[in-house]
Amino acid sequence: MNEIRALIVELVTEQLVQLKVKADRSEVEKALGRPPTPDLGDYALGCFVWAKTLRRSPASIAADLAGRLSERLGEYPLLREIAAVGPYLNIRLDSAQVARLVVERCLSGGLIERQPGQGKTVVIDFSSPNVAKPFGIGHLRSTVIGAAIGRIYRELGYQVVGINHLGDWGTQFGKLMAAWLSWGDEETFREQPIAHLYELYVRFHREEEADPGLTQVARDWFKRLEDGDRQARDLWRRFREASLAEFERIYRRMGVRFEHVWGEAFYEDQIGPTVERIRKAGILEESEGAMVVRVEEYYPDTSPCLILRADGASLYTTRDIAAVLDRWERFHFDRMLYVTGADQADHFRKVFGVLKRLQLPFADRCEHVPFGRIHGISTRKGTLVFLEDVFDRARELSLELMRDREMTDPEREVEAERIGVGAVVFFDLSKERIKDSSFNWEAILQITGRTGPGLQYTQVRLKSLQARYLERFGELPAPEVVRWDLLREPELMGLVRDLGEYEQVVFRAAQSYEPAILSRYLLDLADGFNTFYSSGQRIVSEDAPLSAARVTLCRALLAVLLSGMRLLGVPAPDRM
RNA sequence: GUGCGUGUAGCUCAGUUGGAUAGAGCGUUGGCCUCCGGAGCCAAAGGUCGCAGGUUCGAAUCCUGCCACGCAUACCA
Repeated sequence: MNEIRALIVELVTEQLVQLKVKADRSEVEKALGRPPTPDLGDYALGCFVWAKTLRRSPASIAADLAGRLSERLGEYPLLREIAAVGPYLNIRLDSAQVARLVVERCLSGGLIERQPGQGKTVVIDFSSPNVAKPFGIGHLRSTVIGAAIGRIYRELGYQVVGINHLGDWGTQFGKLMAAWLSWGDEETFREQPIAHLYELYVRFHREEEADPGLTQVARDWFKRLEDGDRQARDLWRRFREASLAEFERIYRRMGVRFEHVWGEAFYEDQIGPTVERIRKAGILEESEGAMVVRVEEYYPDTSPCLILRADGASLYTTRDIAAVLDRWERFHFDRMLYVTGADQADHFRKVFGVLKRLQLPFADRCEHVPFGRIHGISTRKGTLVFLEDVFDRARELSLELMRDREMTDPEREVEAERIGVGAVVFFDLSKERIKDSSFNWEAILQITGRTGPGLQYTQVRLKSLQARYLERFGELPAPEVVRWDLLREPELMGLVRDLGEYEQVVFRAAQSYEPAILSRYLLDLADGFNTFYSSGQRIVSEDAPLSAARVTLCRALLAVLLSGMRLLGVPAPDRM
């Protein structure tokens, strides 16, 4: 589809030059859009920008261009009609030609041909749950968004290094140890390690409010941990291992993988050298007993970045700096992405500010990819929603709906799991990252409308149609022999046009780190198809050539849906 | 107070980066199963695009100022 755009831009620019306008391609490219309704054409060009220099009305320019271009229509089989409507130049493509071009490409596996990432590395820091806390719905966002961005970049040829920056260090461990020593129970821990630790964590925060002295106790314990105290280390190891086992189960369920699980503790021995490096650069200052680096030079209104606490202990900011230095040494990344909540924006300004003050050339390659909060859940208050519970309920719901389907029980289980996970994952990826939301069981479990299951259902239907075609005609038609001129319906032509934009959509999603762009595109494709499907016209009928054309288009659509769903991490059930 | 973010239908959200009559889903109301899977489709109702200015042929989109909400604002992560 890109080459079609390029062709139009080329032709129009040529004509504008003949009209004595200093027009360049990018100007035309910018003006070239789509008409509000498909009956006007496939592309539209508003002629406003040239009105001033030509001192003519946009409408007369459009008319002039339409006349000149129409004369040359015969040379370009892809173009069928060019007409002026008011100030707009509307262009209609030859749908059969376009269908051939687009569908054949989809079916030859060339969905994404450009590989801008060749030879480039992008490191993505995502998921990063805190050890000793349950994997909550809050961690869903970082995990799902980060994993999707990773798959998208990999698809574009990038070398992707996903790192799970586990929250396995810091004062929270001091809190946990203090709580464990006061109220911990071996037996409960053995049976339900995470649940027990979580309980302790919540209790500590409750008691801390009444007794602020506990805060210092927790700090002391963390200091002991950092100093290598034996008892502290042993506890830390136990807590960490128990958590990892649980996280692993959830990641497997979501099909999420990491190249590395390097938590904060991993960088522990690099904290000293990192602080030393900052000190040698001459940017470390003492302030109110703590050591800081000022970053206003790069980020006005941002308070100094705290490197060491007054008691000499490190902070997570320090560890993030140590981590990025380490990652640079290892990967020489072209981009380093941090997929974390928007509430950490200030934190990353400070980290990046320190990198800039260190004059590090890769400082500008680091980016925070923020996402909005989910309201109504709080780890500390104990109102957390467990991700596994959400998956389970979504699965049960699907199971219920499939009760009457003729399937074996194991098959039903497998598909219900795919649907449940898909529902939850897609829900999170269907809105812009930055938007806040409040947790709502009804919304996340919704299965009608523009939802994951809705998308999956369309995809199942396409698979089923393909089977239906095979039943009747024996084998799928070769795309080369399909008579594309038989596809006349506007819904199908719209579908063809949209299929041609898949690559561009993936690019846009990558560029803006916004999987939702892809999600919505897939839903639009599904909607377009469903409209035709329900119109009373059949895909598979007695008319062999017509059925062949339609079913081949369906195959192309299915290929795009499957590709997009895979990038998002939404499973594709075969039946539901 | 300052910084960042968000305000579009009752609710949840789109709006192709400034273009033609602002669109979906949920919910509500009314239709569509003698034919490919109804987790679907069609239709109706529902809008001062937070408010007020400004920029220009043209603004939900860009600029300024307000308002509301959220987050952040150094020894948590």
